Amino acid sequence: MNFIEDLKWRGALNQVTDEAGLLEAMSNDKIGAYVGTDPTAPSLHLGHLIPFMVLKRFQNAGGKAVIIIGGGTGAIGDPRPTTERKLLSPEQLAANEQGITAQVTKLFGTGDTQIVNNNDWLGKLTLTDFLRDYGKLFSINVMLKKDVVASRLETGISFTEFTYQILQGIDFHELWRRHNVQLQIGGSDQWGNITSGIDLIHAIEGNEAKAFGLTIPLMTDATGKKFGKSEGNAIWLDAEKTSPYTFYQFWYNQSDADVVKYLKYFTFLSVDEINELEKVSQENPGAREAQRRLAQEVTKFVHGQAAVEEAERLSAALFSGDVADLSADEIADAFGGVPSFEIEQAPKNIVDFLVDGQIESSKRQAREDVTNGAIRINGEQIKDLEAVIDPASHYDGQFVLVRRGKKKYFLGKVQ
RNA sequence: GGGAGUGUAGCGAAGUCUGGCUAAACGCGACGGACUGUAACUCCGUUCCUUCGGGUUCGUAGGUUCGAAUCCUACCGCUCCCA
Repeated sequence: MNFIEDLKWRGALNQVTDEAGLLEAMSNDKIGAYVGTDPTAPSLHLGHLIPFMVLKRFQNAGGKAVIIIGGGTGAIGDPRPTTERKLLSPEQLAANEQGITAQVTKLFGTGDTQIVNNNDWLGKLTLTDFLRDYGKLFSINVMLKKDVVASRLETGISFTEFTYQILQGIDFHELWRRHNVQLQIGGSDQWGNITSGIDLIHAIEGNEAKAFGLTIPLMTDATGKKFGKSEGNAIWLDAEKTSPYTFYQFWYNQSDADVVKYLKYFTFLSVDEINELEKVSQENPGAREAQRRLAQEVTKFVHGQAAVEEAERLSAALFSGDVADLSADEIADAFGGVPSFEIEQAPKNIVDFLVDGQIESSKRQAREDVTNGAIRINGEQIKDLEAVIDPASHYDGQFVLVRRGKKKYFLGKVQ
C-alpha cells in the first residue's frame, strides 16, 4: 500500500491536489512535507496531533518531515470563520513557541525531521519588499473567494487577518526553496491557505514546479461531536496540563463505535493488526481489547512507554476500588498522576473539605453529591453531610484520597 | 451622521405588547445516579448563592409603581440598512 492508499484506508484523506503527481514525486525523489502550527497556546492538544500523525506516516513512507512553528504567522492570526482573533503578546508568543517546539521535538525525534520557525523569514520581510515581491502575485479577487474570508465578509475581517493566506503561502515557498518541501499537509480548513502556497510557488517558480497539498477530514466521534474533548476540556499533549493517566483514560474510554476509526487514525499499527483488533472487539467488546491497545499506542507515542506503564498501574489501583489498604508510599507512587490539592492537618467537615479542595464548585453542589452517594473518601462512601474528614485516619496522615462519581479521583496532600 | 433592530442563567433561546401566577419556559452542554463492559443507548435527578430562614439576578445607571426581565429616561455594547 502506498502513502495515499494507506491514508485512504485510514480515513485520513480529505482532498489531494494531484494524487498521481504526488506519488510520482515521492517515488522519484526524497521530497519533504510540512505541517505548520501557530503557537496560539503553550501546548498542543489532540486536534493538532491529527496532521502530525499524517506527517509521521509520510516520513515513514520515506519522506522528510518538516514542521513550522509559526512564530511569524502566529503574530498575525489565522482567521477563524466567525470572529477576529485577539493578538498575542510577544512574550506569550515566545513562551508558546518554546513549549510547542519542545513537544514537537519529542514527537518526531531528531532523525529525518526539520523544525523551523517562520519568524526567521517573515520577521525580516519589510513592508515594501512584501508588497513588491509577493503582493503583486496575489489577486484580491481570488483571496476574497477563500471560504474563510468569504464567511467573514458579513461580520468583518481585519486587513491583518486577511493577509494571513499570503504569509502561509510564503512559508510554503520558503520551504520549497530551502528544503525541497513539495507537500503541505493540514486540516480540511487549511485547504485555502495551502492552495495559496501552491499558487505562489507556481507564480514564482513557474507552472512546472512541483507542489502539492493534502487535507485531512475533520474528526468527529460517532455521535457527531467534535473529537478531542473530555468533559468539555481539551486533551493536551503537555503532561502538566493533562496527566498521562488522564490521557490514557481518554483513549481507553472510547466507544466501540469509534475505536477502530481511532486505531486507524492515531496509531501506526498495521492493517493486519487493526483488522485483528476489530475482529476481537466485535466478538468480545466487553474485554475492551481494542481500546486498551489504542490507549497504549497513543500514550506511548506522546508520553513514552514508561508513562503507559504508570497509567496502567494507576488504572489498576483505581478501578480495583480497594484503596483503603494501600500504604502511604503506594499512594504517593500510584496517585502521582491524579489532580491534587493541599489540605490542613486539622479534621474538617466533609462539605467544607470538598469546596476548599476545589473538588466541588459550591456547597450546594457538594451537598448534592454527598447526598447522592457520589463521594468516597479513602475508598469509603460518605453520605452524611455532617461527616468529619480527619487526614490522620489513613496513609500515615499524609493523604486523603477523594473519589467523586464513578471514576474521578483527587488526592489531598497534608501540608 | 440618519434609520431599524438587539443585549435574559455556561451556550442557544422564550418571556417584554397585555407589570404580580417568573429564580425566570424549552433545548444543548455540564454534574450526579440507575443500567453496563471504566462503552454506547436509555432512564432518573441536579444545574445563581445560601447559615435552608432567606439572599442576589434578566447590558449599566436612574425613575414610575404597593409590586418591573416586563413601563419611562439616559448611557454602554453588538448587528443590519442608508450616507
